Amino acid sequence: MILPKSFYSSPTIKVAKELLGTFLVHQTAAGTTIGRIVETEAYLFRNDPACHAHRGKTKRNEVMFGSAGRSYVYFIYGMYHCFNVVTGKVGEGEAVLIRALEPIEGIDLMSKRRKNHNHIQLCNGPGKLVIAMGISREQNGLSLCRSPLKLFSRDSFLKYRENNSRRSIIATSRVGISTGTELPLRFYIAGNIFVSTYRKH
DNA sequence: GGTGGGATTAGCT
DNA sequence: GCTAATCCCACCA
Repeated sequence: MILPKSFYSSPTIKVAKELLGTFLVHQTAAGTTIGRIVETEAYLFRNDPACHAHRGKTKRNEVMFGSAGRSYVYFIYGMYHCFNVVTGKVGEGEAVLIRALEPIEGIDLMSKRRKNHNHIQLCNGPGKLVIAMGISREQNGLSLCRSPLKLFSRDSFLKYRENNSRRSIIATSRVGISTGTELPLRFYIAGNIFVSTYRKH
């Protein structure tokens, strides 16, 4: 089933954890791609200097201050985009950054969009998954309940259910930020090889 | 195996 | 002017 708007209105940290294992689906003219979310980061309104909303509402971050369940896409480093889900209460400016997906369907299309990249590296980073899924600033502000870009619950695609259905969640510090580095707001599925910083032990 | 730098631009100070 | 919720490749060991 499609995740309802109420799913996103919960406290942001809770949503960041509950998004793990859900399915991101994007239907485009070129075809449909699906990825399972395996890594997220929470960005909070209060006491979080790394959050875009920390210094108040601007043209760029205004959708973060809107209703939960919408897409927040922004441009970064002059060449990439990052995809977020708006969460929490209206007016508080919180969101969850989607950092990695396990490719599920439309692998050929993902590979074509990403150019010469192997299966493991298709969606194992926030900039990478945006390219693989065909997401751009055109999706900024859209409802994830009603647009061609949607999120489905964990049990929506039974044929892809995980072998170990009860994997644990690891919480660590977030990636690529210079402030708020001490906060344990990055979450990923333990042992999943599609996580952005996965290393063989 | 690991590290360092370049690409490229919107938004903020 | 400088930095940024990134990625990739060249180079060294």
